[in-house]
Amino acid sequence: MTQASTPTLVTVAERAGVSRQTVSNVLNSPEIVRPDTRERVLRAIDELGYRTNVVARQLRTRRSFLLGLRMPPAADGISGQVLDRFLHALTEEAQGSGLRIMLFAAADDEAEIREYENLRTTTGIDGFVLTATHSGDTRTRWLSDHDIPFATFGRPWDPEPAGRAAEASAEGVPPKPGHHAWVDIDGRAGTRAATRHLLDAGHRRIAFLGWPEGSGVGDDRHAGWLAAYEEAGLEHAVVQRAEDGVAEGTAAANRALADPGVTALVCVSDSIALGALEAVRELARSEPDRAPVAITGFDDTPVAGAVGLTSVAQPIDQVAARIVEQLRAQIDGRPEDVPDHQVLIEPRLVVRTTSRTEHRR
Amino acid sequence: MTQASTPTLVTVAERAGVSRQTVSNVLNSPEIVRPDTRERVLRAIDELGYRTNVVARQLRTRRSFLLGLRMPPAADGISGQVLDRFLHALTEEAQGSGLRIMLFAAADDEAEIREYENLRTTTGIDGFVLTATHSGDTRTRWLSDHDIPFATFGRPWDPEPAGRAAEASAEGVPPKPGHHAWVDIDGRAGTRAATRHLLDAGHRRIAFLGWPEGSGVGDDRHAGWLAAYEEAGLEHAVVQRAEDGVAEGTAAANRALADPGVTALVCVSDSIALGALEAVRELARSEPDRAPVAITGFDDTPVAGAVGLTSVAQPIDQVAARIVEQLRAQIDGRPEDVPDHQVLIEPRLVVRTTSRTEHRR
DNA sequence: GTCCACTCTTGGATCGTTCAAACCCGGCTC
DNA sequence: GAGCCGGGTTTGAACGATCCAAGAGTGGAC
Repeated sequence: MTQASTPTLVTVAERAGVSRQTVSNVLNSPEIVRPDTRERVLRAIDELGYRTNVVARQLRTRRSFLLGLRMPPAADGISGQVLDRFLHALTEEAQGSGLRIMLFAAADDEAEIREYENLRTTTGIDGFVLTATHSGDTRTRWLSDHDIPFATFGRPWDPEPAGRAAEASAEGVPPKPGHHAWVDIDGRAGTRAATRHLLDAGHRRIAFLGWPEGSGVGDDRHAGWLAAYEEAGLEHAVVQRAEDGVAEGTAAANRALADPGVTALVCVSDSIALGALEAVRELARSEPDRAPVAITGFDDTPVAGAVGLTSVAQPIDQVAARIVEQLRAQIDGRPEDVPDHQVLIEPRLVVRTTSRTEHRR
Repeated sequence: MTQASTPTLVTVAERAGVSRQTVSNVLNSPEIVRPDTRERVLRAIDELGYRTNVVARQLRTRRSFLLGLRMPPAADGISGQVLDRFLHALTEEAQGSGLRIMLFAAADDEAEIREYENLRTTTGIDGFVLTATHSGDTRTRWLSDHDIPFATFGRPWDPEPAGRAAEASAEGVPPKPGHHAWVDIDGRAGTRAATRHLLDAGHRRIAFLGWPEGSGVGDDRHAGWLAAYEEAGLEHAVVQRAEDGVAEGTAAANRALADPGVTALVCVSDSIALGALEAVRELARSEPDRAPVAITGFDDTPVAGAVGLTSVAQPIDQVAARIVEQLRAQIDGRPEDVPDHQVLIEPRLVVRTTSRTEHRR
């Protein structure tokens, strides 16, 4: 009668002539097992094709090595392409660190918080990855308060949780670090590089096409444009705002280009930039005499590469790697081993044809 | 002393003055418990905030209600946007049926199969969702052979696994249904509707801009264009092929439009269509006399809506719903309850401005 | 009043792993 | 040689649920 069922610790133990615990030790703390015994056990494991049952382990240790991630609403924050790449990178990085990603859905932040609780108590999920942080985000606070490991893609956009520390110490609770673990891309540095690139090419009136004020990400990117102007010691020019979208981008660009002095457009996203590209082409047709208009986008989506759009590339792989690193450390209970809890990653300007319109000085 | 730890069945049982099994029955087969007892137990559950520990349950029952999904390589098969929406819909549908999605990464099909085995024996995953099926796909065969529940988004593109049934019956193995569970979108019907729509508008020479031959999805969409022509009793016109991409689309469109009789372009994807749109605008500029050229795309990505591109919308939600339905049935061991193991869903033509160029008859 | 049938409840065993403490045994000290 | 030490290994219990078979309770029929 062959061993039909999958082998367990006991099966392996019998085969190697030791006890279950010794087998367990070989797997979890091999250094405390005498080398020859270890060898014998390893051979038995190999012969039987034993694989540890993580469910049983989880029941005992209360560690799942599972990370929860809410599928963010498609239209929200990070755009489709970016999310896709992030999910990819995150899955790979997590897997490399012995973690797994579990998805869940939630209608809003409140539902998401309920789901945290739910997943935590029923499935024993170890931690969460949050995306699309925004100002007034209640999720981070809740997770901190419940001592649940988490890290966010996106920095906290609130001014400062000032009342927090005071309140905690007043109650005698050990003062937690007011800031949670997060990784973000330095949008400011991105648009600053893009703007500087255009200034270097001789452009002087560079318009910024942004999202409506109030979104942290958008305001941050706007700030980079401002900063480049300040550093150059110049007066900054036009700002036009619109919701994200190609058509919206065209409209915003047209408004900006109504100012005849504008020779370049720094856009808050590739969608806006694509729309702007359209407007610029139309303009070149209707006003052939006007100086060529340069454009930069943001996100470096595949479509940007296709149409030759200069754009700011987000190193998503790095973001995912750092997030996993931070979560892994929190789960292992050694958060002090990770030097930075807050990481700003500098994006990279990818220069293509749409910004190559050299401009007379 | 307050009850600090999370409540278990025993905690609830004590509170309700019954045994653990009764509590379990209330949860799993409430109909066999006397109403007043049930009421009392439910109250206790509620008061204590008891939540069943799925890990413990899983250890006993060997059911995880977990579905594995490989994060498909970004460039592959279904394009980014579609994948994104699919993941979304799948997560929601699964959650609605008491299932969860767990992601994993794999470099190629072989690695994916290894991961099936791995996830199955260690994590006890119940089934898998496969995307990007292709001809010569070894994954489905492996899963069938190992009796692991799965369903694919995408039909099997192989001619016919003819040798399969014969081989199986020769070995005395009970003949499995040769076909596995799959759900796909009827691309043929989609391009057929698009082409018919253009024929109805008076267009006669409608070019098809497709992918290189050999991809199941691409050939299927090509077939729809052919079918519409045949049904109309007309000679079909030009075909141009290119890899997916905006720039590639522009190039292909230019080649097609070299034929002066062509007045419309049916494109295999929105990317190609966007490129074609570019080519058509350029043409309108350089040859103002030429009749306006109509365009249709495929996938109905957000960008299509933005630029007014007529496109074929894939009802991804339905795909996800059917896949979950099939997997749920397989996991519950009642596959016969699902009427169709193979589902082709008809897409919907979304008419926008790019195909509204009425054409003289 | 006794017995039976039926319904609901109960305690024990089990899934596969890890924790905690006990055990064994050779080497060393006094 | 008794006692102690300590590395290496074993044993018993626990994690929290479900399965199984047997126990208790109720009501009706004779």
